[in-house]
Amino acid sequence: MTVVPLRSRRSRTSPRRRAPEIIEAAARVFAQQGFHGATTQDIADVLGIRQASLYYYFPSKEGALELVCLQGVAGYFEVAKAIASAPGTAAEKLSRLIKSHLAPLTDRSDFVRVFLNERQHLPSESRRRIGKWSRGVERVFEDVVKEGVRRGEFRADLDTRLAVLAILGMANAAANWYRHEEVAIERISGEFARLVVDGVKKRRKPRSRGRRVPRPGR
Amino acid sequence: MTVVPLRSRRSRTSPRRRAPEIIEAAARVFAQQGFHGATTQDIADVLGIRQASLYYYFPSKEGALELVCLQGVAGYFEVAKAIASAPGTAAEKLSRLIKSHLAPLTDRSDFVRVFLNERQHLPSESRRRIGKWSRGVERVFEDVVKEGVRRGEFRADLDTRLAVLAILGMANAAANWYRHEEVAIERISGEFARLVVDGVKKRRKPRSRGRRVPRPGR
DNA sequence: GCGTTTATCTATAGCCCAATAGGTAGAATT
DNA sequence: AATTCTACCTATTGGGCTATAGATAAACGC
Repeated sequence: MTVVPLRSRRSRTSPRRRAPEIIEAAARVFAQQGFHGATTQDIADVLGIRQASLYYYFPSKEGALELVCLQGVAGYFEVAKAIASAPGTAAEKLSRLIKSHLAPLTDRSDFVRVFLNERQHLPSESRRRIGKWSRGVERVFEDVVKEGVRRGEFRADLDTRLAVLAILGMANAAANWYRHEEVAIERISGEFARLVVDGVKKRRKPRSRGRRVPRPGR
Repeated sequence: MTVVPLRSRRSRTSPRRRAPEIIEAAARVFAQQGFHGATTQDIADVLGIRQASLYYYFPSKEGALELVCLQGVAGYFEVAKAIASAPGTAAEKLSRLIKSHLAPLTDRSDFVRVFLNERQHLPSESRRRIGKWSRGVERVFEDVVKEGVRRGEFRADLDTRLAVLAILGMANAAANWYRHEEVAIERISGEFARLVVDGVKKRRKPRSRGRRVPRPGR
């Protein structure tokens, strides 16, 4: 009796095939000009289509921003958690966290920059959702740092909260000056990780250069 | 013969007495909503005056942005240079640079945030001028770091450019999460300076705790 | 007291911009 | 071949925003 919609049965080629391309254009424009500084016309110009045609792909300018932001961080939280719960010293884990934090810059720097700089302009609901995500990431970092302190690997007088904010600030800033022509991301993240762990100061007599595993316990 | 304007002679009370207040309101609104996200109406609302009245104090919205940005960094470059050329170890200078970099957050955080986040939206001429200023500050930092390497105080394998970008990224990020209720700026900058110099890792047997002066020369 | 300056106001011009409505050519499906 | 769907298009509405023009009241200086 009731007419079953045959929609799901037909059209094996999904609609909106260019959607990724459209979102990427939005990411580029938002990254360059900021959300409010960019117009939908600007995005359309990049793609060579009319401004109104964009609304076939996203419901609103804010909706486009949300799509871009989500793609900017997709999958990262899982990776971070995996690193934190894998074996290794706290210093090793922290290095890996920093590296995986910077890795998306190689192929998605526009998305990352938009997430970092423009997420504040999301409508309040999705902003809160994404704020929760951010705090989750901070939490993973802080747990690793605390672990390092607990195991006597890191300084006992470390303010773990401030240390995490410093590390994330340092790493996130890279999104704003990194241009993929110059230095490789691996180089940057390696240097950053080293800096966080060892600082700039020369150690006195690094006796055994190879082993880094600390004495366990306090 | 020619009529000398008596303007300069009269009115010892200079005009535009509220200008500082107006610029501060602009700074607050720009900091919160971003330059393009803010309207001149928003600024007027903060002050309780009409939107058009603002144009008695600044020539355009972009002009207001420029005034805010300039106040965000006024005097800082001179302080930085003075620190760099004063006596002391590189580590001490670097610590002082970081502290003086964060100091303006106590009483001018809105101005600093606008400078950091919105200066890209300045008209191209003043943007270039201010970009030059920024590079000057980076230069001061890098010179100190290089000095530390040269004197054998810092690691020889340090990438000084990346180190400076890391330090500034870390410090500048603080502008975006610091709210003056919570922690004192001195606390934050102290912790940051320590982190940059020593890293998170525990040193092995810090023998003489008091003296920090390194052996001079390589 | 009288001209002048200061600090606002009202009103509006003139853009620009997001978003909607409705149309259409061509490809895909049946 | 007929129908449906995809991926655009044109045209337009309606609102918001910066900036200007001109008026005015109060304060100031002589």
